Amino acid sequence: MTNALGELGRFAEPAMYILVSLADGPKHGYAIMTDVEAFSGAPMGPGTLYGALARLERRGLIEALEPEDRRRPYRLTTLGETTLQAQLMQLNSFVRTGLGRLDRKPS
Amino acid sequence: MTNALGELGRFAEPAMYILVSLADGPKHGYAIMTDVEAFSGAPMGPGTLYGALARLERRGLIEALEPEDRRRPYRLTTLGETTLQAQLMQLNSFVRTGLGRLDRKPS
DNA sequence: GACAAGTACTACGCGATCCGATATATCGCG
DNA sequence: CGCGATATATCGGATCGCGTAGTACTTGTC
Repeated sequence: MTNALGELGRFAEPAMYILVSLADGPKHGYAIMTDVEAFSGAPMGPGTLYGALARLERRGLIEALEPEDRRRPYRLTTLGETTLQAQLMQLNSFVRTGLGRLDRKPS
Repeated sequence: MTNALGELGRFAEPAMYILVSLADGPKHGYAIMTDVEAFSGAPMGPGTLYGALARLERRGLIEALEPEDRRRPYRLTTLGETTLQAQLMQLNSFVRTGLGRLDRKPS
C-alpha cells in the first residue's frame, strides 16, 4: 500500500465520509447515513454504507459498541482518529496545490 | 450520477491527480506520472494513468493535442478546469468539516 | 386497529475502477 | 553494445461503489 492517501486504499470516499461522521461522536449505521447526507449533500445507500463500515472495522479504524435495541453503533478507534487527521491534512495540501495551480495559470 | 462530487464519481483519486497536474499546463502521460509522484508522493503506474486519461478524455474534461515525437500531450478543457475547481472547493469544505470535528471533540 | 412511513440492518450482484505486470519502441550515455 | 530512462498501450485479477430488494420493528395518524 504505497499510497499517499494512506491506508484507506483507492476508493476512499465513503470511508472518509464515515470517519468524519464518527469524528463527531459514536453513531450507528442509519445515523451515519443521514449525517453524511446532511453535511455532504450526497445520500449514501445502505450498500455503500455497510460495506464500508465492515472494511473500516476490519482495518481497525472503527470499532463496534454494544448494540442497543436494533442499533449497532460504531466509534473511531485511536488509529482511526490519527488516520483520519493525517488523511485530511494530506487532502488539504493537495487541495491547496490544485487551487494554487489554477490561480497561477489563468492562461 | 447524482453525486455531490460531480461528474468524476467519488473522489476519483487518480483522475483528480491528473487534472491538478494538467492545471499547471499541458503534459503528456509520462510527464503526468512523474509530476503526480512529485507533488503527491505516490507513484502512479501506467495502468492507472492511461485508464484514467482515457476516461477523462471521453468525459470531455481533457483533450489531446497534436503528438510531438512519441509524446501525446493532453490539456484541460474549459469544462475540465471548471470541474476541477468545483471539485477542489467541495473537497476543501469537506476537509474543513472534518478537521473542525476532530478539533471540537478531543474527547 | 389498520396502514403508511420511518428506523435499522442484511444480502446480492452488476459495473466501474485500480493498478501491477507485461509488452513494445526510442533515446542517450559510458 | 548494453543499460536505464523515456513513452505508451493493454490485459486481468481484485476490490469497491452503489442500486435494489428484503426483513422486521416502531411510530404516527385517520
